[in-house]
Amino acid sequence: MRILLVEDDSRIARDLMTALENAGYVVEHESDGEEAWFMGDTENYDAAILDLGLPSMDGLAILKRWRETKRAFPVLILTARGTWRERVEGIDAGADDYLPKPFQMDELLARLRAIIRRSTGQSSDFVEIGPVTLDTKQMRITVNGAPVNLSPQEYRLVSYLMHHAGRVVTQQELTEHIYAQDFERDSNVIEVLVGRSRKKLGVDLIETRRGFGYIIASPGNEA
Amino acid sequence: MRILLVEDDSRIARDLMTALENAGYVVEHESDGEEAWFMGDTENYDAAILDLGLPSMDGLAILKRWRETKRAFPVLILTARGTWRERVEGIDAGADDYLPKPFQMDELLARLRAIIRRSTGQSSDFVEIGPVTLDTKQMRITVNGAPVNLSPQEYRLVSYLMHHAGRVVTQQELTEHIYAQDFERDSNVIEVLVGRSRKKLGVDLIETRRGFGYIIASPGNEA
DNA sequence: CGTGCGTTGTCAGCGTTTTGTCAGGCACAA
DNA sequence: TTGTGCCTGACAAAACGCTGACAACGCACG
Repeated sequence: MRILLVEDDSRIARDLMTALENAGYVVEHESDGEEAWFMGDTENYDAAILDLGLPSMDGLAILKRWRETKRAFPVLILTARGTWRERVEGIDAGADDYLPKPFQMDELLARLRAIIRRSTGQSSDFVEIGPVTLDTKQMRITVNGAPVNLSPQEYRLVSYLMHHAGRVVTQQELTEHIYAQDFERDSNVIEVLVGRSRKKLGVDLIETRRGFGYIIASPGNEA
Repeated sequence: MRILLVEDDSRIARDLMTALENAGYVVEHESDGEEAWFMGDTENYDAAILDLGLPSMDGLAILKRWRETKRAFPVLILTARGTWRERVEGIDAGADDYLPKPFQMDELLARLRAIIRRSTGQSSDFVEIGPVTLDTKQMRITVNGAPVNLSPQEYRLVSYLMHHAGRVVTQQELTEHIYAQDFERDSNVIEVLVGRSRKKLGVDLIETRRGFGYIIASPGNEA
């Protein structure tokens, strides 16, 4: 899970990053508002933690602009000024939850889990691509109806690619989503994983885009 | 099965907890409304029993906020003021059933069973999977008609898995539903429990998905 | 008031699977 | 041809889940 943390107080930010990383998230930190907006607008996160009262751009403004451009990841708002007014404004601007400072780290983690669950909870149970079916309930992949015995990492990899079929996915992106803490960059785990998955699947599903990453053709777009 | 009990009258709460625990449920009790909402929002329960007329936050408000945030566990409303109006309001707010005080404990247990049954998609008090039958009323499991002598914890485990047949259930999820909130995470109790249950059942019912959890194949999905 | 039995969680040991690394080789593009 | 990126097989370490033994505990029964 990849989280965008927008917080200008460097002490709080450091503590939060530590706690979040310990909890298994991949965290990216931004202290500048304009920069934060750009990151949220262009990158893919599973959630954002947003401090109100930033320099250069107001937190609420960032949130509004994200929502205007249809960025849908859940946002948890954080602020020292825990007034009723702000709470309403935050929710109106499209926040998913609200946490006044000071807060307990456990509560933050719990609320973060809650908003992520809500946002991903209603995904469909199956993804079908050609003869390959991903059953998220059974956590199983079948080819022509026959179950394939993938290891956890292989399953995560194929699952991620299938969920993002029709789009090139970089090795870096895969690494970020498959591994919790940041992982040694110069390693060929992904290549190995792809190889093993391909062999087990026995079908041409994962295509290599030399120099860019991997792609699974989406059902409509043969590519 | 893990139940959230929201009740401020400590005498009633105590009696209820005793009865519920005797009936095999894991019960967590909250008397404060705000706190109760938070627990229901962040933890996973199989059902909640909710007293209306609490201090600090109205029971109906709690329920509404749960439903707004997509929390779907069944809720049984409990109130002394058994008016027609309140009943309607409760149902509108997303309650699954309604029980006026004073009530018979047996009736409460029956209604609780009913709403849990409905929520897990079962239509009777029995869950049958192959030769194994779960009788939720008698709290018994039979294999080919012969009763199996499971301990309380083993029963909870198998029962939970059977209620969620066809889905992979993680060890963490099992822990959360079989034990109350505060339980050491780093332990292999679940593995031990699974082992003991398997031995007593003597049938291949519980399948291990290494790295993910356990699954019982649902009647339709042969796997 | 003991006593014995069933239950429960912990633990250490074991076999198996998984996983990351590495080196060598291949393929593709310049 | 050359360089870069990707693939592959082998290997060792780590992770994972299963099991039997054991001690603590509660509880019913004598």
